[in-house]
Amino acid sequence: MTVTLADVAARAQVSPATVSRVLNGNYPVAAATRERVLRAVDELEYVLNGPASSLAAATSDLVGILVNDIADPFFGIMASAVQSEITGPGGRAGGERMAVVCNTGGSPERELTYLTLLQRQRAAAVVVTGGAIEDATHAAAIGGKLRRLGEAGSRVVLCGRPPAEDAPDAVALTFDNRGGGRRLTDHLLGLGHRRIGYIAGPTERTTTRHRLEGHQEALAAAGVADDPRLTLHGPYDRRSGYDATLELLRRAPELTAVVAANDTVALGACAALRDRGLSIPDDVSVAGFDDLPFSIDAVPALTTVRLPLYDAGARAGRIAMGREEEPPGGIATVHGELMVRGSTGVPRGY
Amino acid sequence: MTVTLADVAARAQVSPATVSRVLNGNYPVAAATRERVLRAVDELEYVLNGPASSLAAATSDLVGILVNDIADPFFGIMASAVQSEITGPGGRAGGERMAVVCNTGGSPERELTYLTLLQRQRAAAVVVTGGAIEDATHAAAIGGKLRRLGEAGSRVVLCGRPPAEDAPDAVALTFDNRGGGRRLTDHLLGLGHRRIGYIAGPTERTTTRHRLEGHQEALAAAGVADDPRLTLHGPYDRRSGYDATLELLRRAPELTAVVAANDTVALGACAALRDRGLSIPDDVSVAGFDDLPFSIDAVPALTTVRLPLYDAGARAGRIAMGREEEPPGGIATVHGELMVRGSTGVPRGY
DNA sequence: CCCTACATAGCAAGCGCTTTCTATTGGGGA
DNA sequence: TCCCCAATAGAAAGCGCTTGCTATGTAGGG
Repeated sequence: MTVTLADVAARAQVSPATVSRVLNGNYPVAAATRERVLRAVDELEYVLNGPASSLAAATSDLVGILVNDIADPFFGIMASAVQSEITGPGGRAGGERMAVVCNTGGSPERELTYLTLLQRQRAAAVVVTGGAIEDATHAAAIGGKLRRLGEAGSRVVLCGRPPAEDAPDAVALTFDNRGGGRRLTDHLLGLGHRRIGYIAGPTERTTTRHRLEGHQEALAAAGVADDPRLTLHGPYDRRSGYDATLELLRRAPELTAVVAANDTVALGACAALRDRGLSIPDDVSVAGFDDLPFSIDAVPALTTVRLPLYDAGARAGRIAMGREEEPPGGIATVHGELMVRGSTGVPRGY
Repeated sequence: MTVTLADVAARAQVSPATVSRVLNGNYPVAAATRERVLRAVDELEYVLNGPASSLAAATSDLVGILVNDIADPFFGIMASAVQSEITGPGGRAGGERMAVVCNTGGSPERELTYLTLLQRQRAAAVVVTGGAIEDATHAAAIGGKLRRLGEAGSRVVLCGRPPAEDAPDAVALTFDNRGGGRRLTDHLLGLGHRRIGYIAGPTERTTTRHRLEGHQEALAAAGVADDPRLTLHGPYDRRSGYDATLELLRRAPELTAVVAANDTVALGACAALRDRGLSIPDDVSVAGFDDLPFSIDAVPALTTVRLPLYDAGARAGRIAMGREEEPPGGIATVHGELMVRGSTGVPRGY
């Protein structure tokens, strides 16, 4: 039936042990013998049985990357960066680690399921990207799972998520969402805007809350009253930005700026404004967050906060592989950079 | 040390066999016994050993999804669709299959490596998305690998890639890139354009070639000479579109339209035209391909060919799971739809 | 009241690999 | 020349789980 190590051994006239050692390359094997084994492997088209290998060696090559939405470049970029650091020379049996991306859809249940699956597979490492749900029960469940993963020997790295209370040994690369939000709104205030709409992300998410808090912080610091009717919540998608903008316009026709939870939402906002015949930024300024690749191609180009997604992901990947030292205390903050572009300007008549 | 099945069995006062059967739920176990086992599992925080389980059962829950670039929504959308069909009830040991996304970066070597890794893991299915390299050696190597995967019991589905010669049993959902390219250029020709620049994707890729052939087909059908100086190749990214457009403008300042290999490239083209002070579509029309989400937000909105990426991915996923019948002959063609929007118009002075 | 049949549970043989420990070499140094 | 050591190969004991087959008990049917 399927070719096993034993078949290769028989063909090469050596013991299974020797074949294993040739394949894993961590034990001296005479050149001639190795040669013979390799030839047999080739001739028989032998492929190692992963499960058997992992079972016997009690380790695995798997590295899991959890993302909220794989179709969103925000996560795609980070995942791609993590993966680029994971894959490559090093690792057992063939010299390749396998980075696998798991799409949770933002659901804590799915997140938990995938973490369990990775635990089952005795994953070498797990990188969890993106904001977390703030619900206490879920947070505890996920934190506990992360802790157990760590205890079982998997390296756990959070990328773009605050540290998990229940998993103290997980490394966390946190995005400074609050600071970014603060700077963005400061910029708008500096231009003279006073009536600013805010389209937040879904409630109960750390990312949403922190960005919003930064916004509110800026308003407070400038002594501008925070009208709660100017803040709307919705998913991180274009439609949410579109609908929310129309609603904001209805609630406060006098507003001069709209800040969106992220660039995708901001694009929706721009579309709504255009459809209403309003000019950006002359009538209304718009700002986003993340600086995804397409943001610079919006017309006018989007003012936003650039998050070094690729770099952060790459760093998370290196830490997960033990190739970079953990930050002190296991926590590092990644800062965003305000990118002022054409979509924000001085309010009309200012 | 780590908790094993035997520990659970001891605690629940049953045999390991019974525990296994409770966990897999495919053998009658008395309700009271099941209860007791489940309690023990909980109390001991037992987690199944995946490798051991896969080894003993000679199957695995893993489904691999290969993508060229995970940071590109083109692939992200397909991957997300595949995954949504894969995950869910059904499957062994816990009722969840694990869909993992592997990022090949478009490199045939990495593609091969991942396929081998999936073969090692005895993956239940493999979905390969996106165009293939046309190099004969690589194509044969990958085709052979796919064939062997199929022979080893993995279901193989290609999504957005032409059938592999060497893997006749792989199901292929092919995109009608040629037809789409044809319709797109037909549209431009219909508007009156005669000097049309074409920014193609990387050479040696099926997607690139087919889209380009469609373009040339349209030109030929309309009796328009195909000036080779008006076709440029480059990667599927924004920068390529930007640079190529500047080059096209240099080579043929009189051109009235630019067709890009995909939407991302088209966005780059738009940026270059804007930077040159040219108006879209009055001075130059621009068209893309794929209809990625951001295309509608370009200003003016991008004329493009919509590919039903999500639907195709979902279908591939269902076929991979054996939940949908294979298309006759194992091959189905997925057609694109021409989306005429603001970025194309009648050439100036026509 | 005995026998058959069904419903449960256990036994034990692997699944294919890794790795510890042991055996066999072939040389150099004494 | 002999002994000891380094270098290399093999034997065999698992790794933790699944599953075919067997054993036990119980409930009817005759």
